[in-house]
Amino acid sequence: MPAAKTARPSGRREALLQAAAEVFFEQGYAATSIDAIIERAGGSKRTIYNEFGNKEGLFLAIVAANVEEALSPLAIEEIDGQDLRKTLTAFGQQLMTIYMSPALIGIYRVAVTEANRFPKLVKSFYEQGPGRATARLAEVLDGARRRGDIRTDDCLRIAGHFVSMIRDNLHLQVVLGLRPPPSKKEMQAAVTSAVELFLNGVRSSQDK
Amino acid sequence: MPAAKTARPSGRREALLQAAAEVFFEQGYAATSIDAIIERAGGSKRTIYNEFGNKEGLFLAIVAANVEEALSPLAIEEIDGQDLRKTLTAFGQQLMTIYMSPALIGIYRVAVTEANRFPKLVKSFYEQGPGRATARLAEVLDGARRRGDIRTDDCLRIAGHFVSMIRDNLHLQVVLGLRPPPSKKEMQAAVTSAVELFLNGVRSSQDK
DNA sequence: GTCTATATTGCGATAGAC
DNA sequence: GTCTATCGCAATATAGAC
Repeated sequence: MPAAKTARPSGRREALLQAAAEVFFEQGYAATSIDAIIERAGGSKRTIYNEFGNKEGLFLAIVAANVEEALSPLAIEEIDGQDLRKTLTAFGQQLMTIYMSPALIGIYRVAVTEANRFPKLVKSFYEQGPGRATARLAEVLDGARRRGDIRTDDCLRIAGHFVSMIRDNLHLQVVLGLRPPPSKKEMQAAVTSAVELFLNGVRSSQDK
Repeated sequence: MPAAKTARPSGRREALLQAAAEVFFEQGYAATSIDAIIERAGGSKRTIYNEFGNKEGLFLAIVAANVEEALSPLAIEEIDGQDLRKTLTAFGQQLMTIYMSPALIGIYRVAVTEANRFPKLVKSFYEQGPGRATARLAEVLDGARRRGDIRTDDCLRIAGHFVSMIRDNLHLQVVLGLRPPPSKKEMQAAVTSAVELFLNGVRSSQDK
């Protein structure tokens, strides 16, 4: 078996997952019909029921795939507290990129929409995503605090402030379909601004 | 014919709006059935069609009512830039309270869910809510900047940072049904922390 | 193709205001 | 009594899961 499973949706399953994700993310679970998915993917409804059992099975499959796709770039283990500005900038850029990715936007939308129908799914999304990112950043900040680089009495709380600044109104606007995802330049500008505000806000010393 | 529309003996319309809001906010538009609303409100389906025309009319009515209810406390005209910490704290507390209110949480959820189905509704919600709040705060900050209280080259951007910090992971968790709305104490603590971080982050002078 | 769910309507009955 | 809003229920029609 070749190691690279890439570019081309060689199988029917991948094509179905792709089409299903588009429709589910756009319309929500209840409003999505199997027919609509077949219209995009082509083929026969039978295939869906053979592959995924039923509508819910298909939905869970596309959610799992997209959570994985959206969150895998979250390489928060590698974060290192050497230079705090660089660390925060890199981390912020990474977070921002994830927040604006189509997969994350889609996941976010169905998570909000289906919070009551699939509570476990939503919990796991939050914990693997925003929750984990915030907790990890809090660890990094605690290291900086112990080193005397910053002053704070609640690292988890200010980590939440940072993550929230990165999410920004930008994320809300994209989720609401009011604007397209920002360019790299726009994202960099937003991250830089948030990092500077944050650093000045929590830094012990005065040197800019 | 009576001059006024006194014909509201049992407050039927309000009861229907109330029940409809609960179900729509919990299940989303597509998954909500008229029957489910009637189960909560009692009475006859016919009344709904007489009052609101159809399902969409009912939905638009409950959205309008709840946007009004959720956003009316947004008294951003009164914001005054005398003491920036006090101003930000009061504004932040107000924003936080709104963000956590059941009406706003419900509106937020359907806005995300139905962004494609009702784009105008979503646009108007954003502009009247987060957009307006951010823009108004930017004005206040610009006043502070001209007075020399803060230093920044983009008031609108940092206003966005502040509003986002207030929204916080708390809002996300409540929207996702992962936790109940925070207590007044919790909200105050979050607001205070955000205000301090923000003030230190943008203040020109050094005095704490 | 089968079968269930559900939006929408038709219509007669009822209760309270005048 | 009339008028009007609401109710209760049956019927229709269509969509959509399977």
